[in-house]
Amino acid sequence: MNIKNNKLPAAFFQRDVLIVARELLGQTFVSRSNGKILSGLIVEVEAYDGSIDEAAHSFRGKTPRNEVMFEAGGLLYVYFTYGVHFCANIVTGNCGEGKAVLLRGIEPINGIKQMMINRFGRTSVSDKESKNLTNGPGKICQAFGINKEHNGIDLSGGRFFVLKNTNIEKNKVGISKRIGITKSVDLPWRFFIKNNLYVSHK
DNA sequence: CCACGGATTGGCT
DNA sequence: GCCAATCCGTGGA
Repeated sequence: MNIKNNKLPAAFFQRDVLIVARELLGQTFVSRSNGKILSGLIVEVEAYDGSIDEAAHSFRGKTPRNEVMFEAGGLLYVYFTYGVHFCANIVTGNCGEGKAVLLRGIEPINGIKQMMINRFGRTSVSDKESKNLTNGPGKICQAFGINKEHNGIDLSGGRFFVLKNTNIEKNKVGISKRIGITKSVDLPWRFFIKNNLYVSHK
């Protein structure tokens, strides 16, 4: 893993949210804390676009909660939901747009033992628990230790970042409606790697 | 000021 | 498959 040469720059994220969402599939999401690396392949994402999408937090304009979504692309937007879980997004596009990509599924690569501790409090887990490490937005945040302190953090820094890894072939990419929303439900803005074990909903 | 409900998860039926 | 958990941002009164 060559962090210096392969880190995706802000320019990658400062493009159309649907393009960024699609191209994030196959790239590596990384947390580096006290020299410890947690990483995984991005296998499922959803796009949110406040200009036309009622399901986006940014649809009704800037508020204290969603202001990070309106920054220029390349930041992490983290929010708390259902009184229980955090969800992590990558902000895309230009300043003022309010567009972001939700991370929904990650295939663990490095730091799997630590992810098991973060999720289950132990390093011995069942096969079912192993698949349940990072196959959902709340699970990703728990496994990677992402919380509200990380809202607005810059992915060009050293704490969280995305490495260029694999370009997924078009015929390996699935597209569907998004999960768990009640507005703008028909937009086909969910992208995932077909048949990957860490996609949240089959 | 207050009531509502949510970009979820896990446990139980 | 159904539903409780549990916080808090947001919008309407």
